[in-house]
Amino acid sequence: MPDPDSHAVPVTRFAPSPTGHLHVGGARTALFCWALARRLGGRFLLRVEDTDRKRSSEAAAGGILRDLAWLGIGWDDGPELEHQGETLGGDERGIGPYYQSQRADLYAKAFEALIEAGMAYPAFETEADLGAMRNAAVEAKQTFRYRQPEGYDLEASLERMRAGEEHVLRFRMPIDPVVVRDSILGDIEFTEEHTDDFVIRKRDGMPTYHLAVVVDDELMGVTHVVRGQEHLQNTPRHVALQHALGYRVPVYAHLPLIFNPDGSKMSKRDKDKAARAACKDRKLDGPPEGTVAPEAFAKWMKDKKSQLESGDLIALASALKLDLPEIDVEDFRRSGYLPETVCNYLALLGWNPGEKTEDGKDLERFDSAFLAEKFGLERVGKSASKFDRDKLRAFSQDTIGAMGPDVFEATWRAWLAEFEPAVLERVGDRFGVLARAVQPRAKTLRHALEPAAFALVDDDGYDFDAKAVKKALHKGDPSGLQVLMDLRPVIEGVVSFTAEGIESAINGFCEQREMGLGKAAQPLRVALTGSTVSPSLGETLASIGKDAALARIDRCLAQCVQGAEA
RNA sequence: GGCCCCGUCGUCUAGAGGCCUAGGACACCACCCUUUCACGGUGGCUACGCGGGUUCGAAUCCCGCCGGGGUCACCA
Repeated sequence: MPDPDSHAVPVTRFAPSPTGHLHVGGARTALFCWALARRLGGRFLLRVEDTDRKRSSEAAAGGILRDLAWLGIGWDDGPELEHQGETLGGDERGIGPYYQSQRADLYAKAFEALIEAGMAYPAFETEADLGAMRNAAVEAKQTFRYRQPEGYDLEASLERMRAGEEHVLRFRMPIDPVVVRDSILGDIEFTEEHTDDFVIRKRDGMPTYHLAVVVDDELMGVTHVVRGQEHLQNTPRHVALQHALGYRVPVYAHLPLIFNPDGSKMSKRDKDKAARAACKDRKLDGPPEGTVAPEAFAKWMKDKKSQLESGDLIALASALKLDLPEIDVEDFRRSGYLPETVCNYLALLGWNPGEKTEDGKDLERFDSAFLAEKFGLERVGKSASKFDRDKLRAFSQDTIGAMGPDVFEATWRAWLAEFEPAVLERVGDRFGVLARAVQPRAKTLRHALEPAAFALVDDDGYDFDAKAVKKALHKGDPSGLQVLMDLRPVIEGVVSFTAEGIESAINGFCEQREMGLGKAAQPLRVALTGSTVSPSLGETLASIGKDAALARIDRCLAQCVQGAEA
């Protein structure tokens, strides 16, 4: 029996079903639950709702746990996970196990109690029967609601059940209206004519979600249920069950939904959709080499609802040089967002601290510690929000820019080691310089690859942009080409080939000739990168090293002289 | 379709009857800074869905309409 005093401690919970990856909506719910527990000085628990044995997997559960840990959302009670030398979860309060599939005996007691009280009864209709009943209702332009048939013989039915006949157990939904008190939405009344006698135990003996949630929340001492608004319709059922079982009713809070920029529901299928559109755009008849099997590809292209394996999809996107929309937490990680950025942005979707910064602006940038201190249900909004990647990227660029250079270097290195290891190998011991050059220009850890691109190609592996050549090398007097020629020995002569050393050598060169730095910088940029855009000259040169710099200048000189003469 | 929820700039939002000729952020545009890019700075653009009430006064309260969304499983 539950400890009657257990509600003295606030307890929130996140209860994912392990049928896939953790997506942003779930992450935001978890973040709010976590923050509420912290703010209230209570506990945050994690429970795995794996009563659907066909769709649940241990791997998915593990992935969700790791994603939460990566975000910095640690749980007090729940499955154990080692994360950065710390153990998350555990069963300090003795309320586990935390997998619903392992809690059958607990649900069995609830079933018995309900049957005993006449609040539950077995039903023997097959799926086909129910389908027919549903169709009949549709034809009669009515909403199908299961109710105990007239003339139902409870004793006989219980007898059949005990004899082992296949059945489901249904809850006899009371006819009184149920009022759901929601901390965000207010009181909402659900009347009897829109509820039904829902299934609480499936044919396979597993409890349904409704029964399991109610039993577990009670037994685990959950005081605050914070979840997405898609669950709102379920709540009257849960409240009715709580009444029937003599349980306490927790505080409910239903969070507004998160949508795509176009207003559609954010779904894992969006990634397939984007990839499919790209394939169509490029008029591909078959999959790019080494990505997906041709048959699988053809099938996937045809069936708009089908999804590719996560790994295949990533391979395909990378072959097409396509950025998939990020939906799952791991997508954001792969795209090079920092967990603190993701949490900060997510927290602002539906909540805000209502505080101003020193210069009178709305306070938007904060860390999870701040959230844990300030979060409350009172300031959660009611309306759905659209996920704005531009704003997320702006947040990301700012957090990256604000990191100490050494921290950024280490963070970027770790990310590259996991997702783009070839880059580290190529850059070698010049990585530190490159990191410094790229940091202020990086929107995400992956995006940092763009401003770094010049250092990641072979010395003859890039083209000289025609416009840039014309503008920076062929114009002026002396021409850029001439300046470049004169600059070559200066660069060759730099002893300490660091950003500072190079910079001062070039500055000296310009001063001596009494010309603007731009006259030297732009020709050099074109020679070294093929374009007029790069980090500061010192950083650019130091990032590739002296040998490469000279080789690139020589190639440029050789290749671009012809144009000048013509 | 029934039921339920929601409705302030393009987007995220501040706003709890007068402080609102509606503030901030992102995006966008212009200018400044500058060896390019990025950063930074300055300025600009753009919103209370519509119609009725209540009130001296409404973005804020009430009603209707319209619009958007959720949900109607032996999935969670």
